[in-house]
Amino acid sequence: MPELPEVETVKNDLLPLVQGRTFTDVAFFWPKAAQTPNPEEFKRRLVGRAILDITRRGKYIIFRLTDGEFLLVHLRMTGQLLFRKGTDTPDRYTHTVLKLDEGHELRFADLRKFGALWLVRDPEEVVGDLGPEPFSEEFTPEYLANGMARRSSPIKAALLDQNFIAGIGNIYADETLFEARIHPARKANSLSQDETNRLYNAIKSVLTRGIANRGTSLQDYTDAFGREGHNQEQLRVFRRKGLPCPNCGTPIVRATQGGRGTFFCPVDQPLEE
DNA sequence: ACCACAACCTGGCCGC
DNA sequence: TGCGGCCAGGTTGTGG
Repeated sequence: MPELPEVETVKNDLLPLVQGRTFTDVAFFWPKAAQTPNPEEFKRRLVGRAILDITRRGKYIIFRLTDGEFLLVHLRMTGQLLFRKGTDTPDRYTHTVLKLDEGHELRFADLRKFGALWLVRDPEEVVGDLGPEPFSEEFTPEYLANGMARRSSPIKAALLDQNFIAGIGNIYADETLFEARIHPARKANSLSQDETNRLYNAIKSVLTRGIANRGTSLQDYTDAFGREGHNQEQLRVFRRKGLPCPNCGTPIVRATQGGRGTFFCPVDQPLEE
């Protein structure tokens, strides 16, 4: 699923529901989902701990627990973190159940089983290398310009590099580049000052819109209640091959870049440098 | 330091 | 209906 806006939505939904609640049990039906430690130790250290706070870092959800423990969750491609009552009907593809007090539970459902959980005493072990949050003070036009100037890779690869900027994935990369009118294959270090400024503004506005629309549901993404977001109705180019560009009407093109499907308008996002 | 690409998984869709 | 091939919001490791 989930890029920054989707993870932010799940985090915001969960916070008031689980803050103060205590974990009473854990069950891993797909043991590999426990990235660290192993399922046995995971259970021993998690049960009895209460949730103090939830934050988001990049595409990770971070639960701050009592006794100095932190639970981290990454949904990867198809993960869902659902807040349910134990008596609610089962959710397909649930491979981890985190039981909470008063019969509540967090269900981690994940068709492709790429998602993972960590239980650590220092979240930096997991998220320490991530680049700045797009909405942090650290993320300035200067930071973006300097980082781009040092990269010869395609601009889209730079946007997807989590150690450069945290939280942008394939959907929002394509949407950002369309909004900034920049071809995804342009070399990062070839951008003009004006293009870098457009890119900076586009990153923020595209992500802001994604959050306001509660995320993009194309296949598997849902919020913590199993509900879909609305941002898929607002997409300009992503998965819109052959459909008219909302700006000029030219059919949207699909290319492959870095093994990822990449959508853009060949007229509004020219490659000439 | 930079690609490209495979691997990790499962299911949906399209064409033959 | 069946089967093969391609596609999929991510990340990591390998090899050139």
